[in-house]
Amino acid sequence: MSPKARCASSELQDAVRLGRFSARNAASEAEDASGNCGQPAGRHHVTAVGGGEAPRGDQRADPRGRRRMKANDRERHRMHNLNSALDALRSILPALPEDAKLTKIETLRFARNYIWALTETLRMHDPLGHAAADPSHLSSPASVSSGEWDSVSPYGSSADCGHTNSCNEASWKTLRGEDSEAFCFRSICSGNARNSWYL
DNA sequence: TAGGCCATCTGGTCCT
DNA sequence: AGGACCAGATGGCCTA
Repeated sequence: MSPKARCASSELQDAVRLGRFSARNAASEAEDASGNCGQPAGRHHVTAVGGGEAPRGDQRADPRGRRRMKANDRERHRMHNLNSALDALRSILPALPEDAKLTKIETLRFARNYIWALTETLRMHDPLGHAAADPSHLSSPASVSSGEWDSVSPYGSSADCGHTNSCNEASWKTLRGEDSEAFCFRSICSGNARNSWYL
């Protein structure tokens, strides 16, 4: 069996065609399962080259072509490592619906918000009232200079969740990012079961 | 069909 | 010199 056939199994290809199981999941899992499959194959091993025109460095004979191929291989491996790290990050983020996979940007935003929420949780539960962590080096959303952050702040404002005991169903807030459609998590002050392992 | 997301290739730059 | 990192380009797949 050719490497190509091994990498893009018919099962996975079928799965790709079945709605929810997206191509990106199938593709990444296929590669996860089989390493990088060796070949300078294009995405999903459908085409020879992922990026459009014929690979200019792919003149296997000449030294330049060989260098280019080696560089491509390293770059592929580097990106796979990066994706593995993102997967590891996804795996420790809470309460994703099993069939949902955060995109890369969503994962990063979610992680940032989640860290912030945990920091807030620690701060709120500090019986002595001083910050569990030095606020000078822990960025609350408000202290992040990026304008982008304002749009993705997990709580509309810190007072929203705050310490007002007003948290209820309405205090579900998005940690996912700038949109609120898909994933919300229970506010840290609402005290449900999930909440327990935030602490 | 358009837009989003992704993997890959590629050349440039920086570092060791 | 060679490797790591980066950003742009490209095309495939999926969803609305």
